[in-house]
Amino acid sequence: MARHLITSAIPYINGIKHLGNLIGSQLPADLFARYQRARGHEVLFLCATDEHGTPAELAAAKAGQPVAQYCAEMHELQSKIAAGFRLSFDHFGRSSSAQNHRLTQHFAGRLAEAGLIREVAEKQMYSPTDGRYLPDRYIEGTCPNCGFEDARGDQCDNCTKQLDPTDLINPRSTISGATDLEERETKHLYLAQSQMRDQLQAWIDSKTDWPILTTSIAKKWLNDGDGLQDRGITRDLDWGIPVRKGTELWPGMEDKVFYVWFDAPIEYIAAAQEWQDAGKGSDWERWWRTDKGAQDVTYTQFMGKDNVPFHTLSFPATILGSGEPWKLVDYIKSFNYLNYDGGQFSTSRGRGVFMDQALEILPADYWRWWLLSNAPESSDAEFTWDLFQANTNKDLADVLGNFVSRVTKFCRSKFGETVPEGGAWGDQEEALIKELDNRLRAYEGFMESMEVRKAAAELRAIWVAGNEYLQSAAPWSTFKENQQQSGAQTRLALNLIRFYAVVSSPFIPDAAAAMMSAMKTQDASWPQDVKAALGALPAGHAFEVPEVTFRKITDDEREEWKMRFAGKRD
RNA sequence: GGGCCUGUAGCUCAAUUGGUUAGAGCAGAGCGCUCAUAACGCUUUGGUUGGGGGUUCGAGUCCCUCCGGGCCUACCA
Repeated sequence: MARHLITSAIPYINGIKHLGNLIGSQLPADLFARYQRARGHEVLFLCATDEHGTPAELAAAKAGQPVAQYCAEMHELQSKIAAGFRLSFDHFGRSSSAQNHRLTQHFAGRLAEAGLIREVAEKQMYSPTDGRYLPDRYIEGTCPNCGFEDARGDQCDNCTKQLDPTDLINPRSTISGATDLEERETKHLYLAQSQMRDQLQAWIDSKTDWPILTTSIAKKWLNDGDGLQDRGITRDLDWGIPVRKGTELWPGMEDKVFYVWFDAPIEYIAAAQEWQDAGKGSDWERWWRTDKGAQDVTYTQFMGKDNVPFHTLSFPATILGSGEPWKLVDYIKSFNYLNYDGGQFSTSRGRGVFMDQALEILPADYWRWWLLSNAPESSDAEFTWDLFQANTNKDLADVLGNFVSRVTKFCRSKFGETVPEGGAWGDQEEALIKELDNRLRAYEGFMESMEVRKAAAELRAIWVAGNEYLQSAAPWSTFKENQQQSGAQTRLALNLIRFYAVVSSPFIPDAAAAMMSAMKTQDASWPQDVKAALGALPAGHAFEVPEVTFRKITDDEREEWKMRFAGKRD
């Protein structure tokens, strides 16, 4: 039995995520976790909310709440929505946890001892009115290059010139509009990633089987310009993990906190501690310390392409730099973006479908199936309502749902609600078994290598094979002259429903559970031997005709949703 | 500006790393079936692989160039 540690990029606390965020990391991670569990492997699947930083503080202020309370409430909300999508996290943690505080401070201490932290004095814009230092993007002013009046502190949106906030003419705070900004000198800690460049380069170069999206982004950062740059890991904020050198105060850094890019990935480790402390498991180090049992763990990370630099460089630098035997990631599966109907999903403009809204209009399985079978693996992908309706109606309602329906209803009308007896398998049945065996092995291969779209296509072909079999065997015809044979065919078809439930469960867990329940079986064992698996429900076994497994999406609904999600949320 | 990814049938995607006649699903057309959610099955139409040039016995695949789409470029995560 193999052991799989699986993490999904941790979503930012600031609001409800859209479908693009979901398919970018959490959903494919869940698919992989469910598959590995179904194969009987030991899995620890972790995720969390990323709670620190300026956006969280501002969102809390806007909501009129203390930031800690805001984060606690948003965490609960995100947790609830994740459960609605059946994301099977073993633990959904928080980067603000006490465990992460200790661990982040511990790593900083170790890195300092290793000589990988240096102090840098730099100038930052401070807003007395807001009572805070302002990140570049929260400062606007007139572009010195083109005269555009709403240029941001990091870049002018009009002429695209890279800017420094101090370049702006008449700079102002985008939070309060205050113009009394002043430049202050402040000291920050930098992680000396540049010292680890060769080590990181060698590590990345050894990962020849990673998605090209992952390695190309990493290599660009390693080799661009002067090579890998050191990164600031502290900020002048209130909300965050206080800077400490291990458990000791850090002279000169008393009022500062670590920056989210430093503490967020460490939460992957802390989440395992939280998992144990919550009473869900034990011996968390067995998953994370190669000196304490994690040497045989396979660690896989899932993320959108925007997160690749931190997972390929910054976090590995943190782990390697600590000099301690922490588990390094074995495989990074990254995704492109999902667009919405010709443009991008937009949180600020309410364009596109958000996770809470999606669950209001349809069950999770519809979204899971469509998103996964159209995952943006090789390039950005696009969500349109026409495609969504056409694909889900065809795949889920017609091919799979109707199969369940036609088989169970036929059996009920001819043999009653028990698996019929008699008859024997012939050539058609052998051919079906052979095809299913071939396709199942291909499906397993795609799932192992996380080729999500190909896995979905293979699964669909497995469903189609059932319909082809029914058409050629035609138990409704054989019933007229040979009821024994019709019984054998129907018995096989009923067993296909259980078979489909088992192999489909990573994609559509609720429908799979409903199919298992209808077949009144608990036997969810993975079909090692297809022939044996299709005999799991013996003659005489009772079942019931289920409710419609997947109803169709109507044209009226499609048009209504098109309008509703075009922009301006609520 | 620099870099990366991408362009294949009306739509969404494949193509074993240069090897026969470029394949699937959807949509369209025809036929069949009648167990089923007007569902299912079979057959079938459809491509100058964005344009042009080159290397090669052979190019969707490699090189050059032009055109289109997207992303990154380090303080939004």
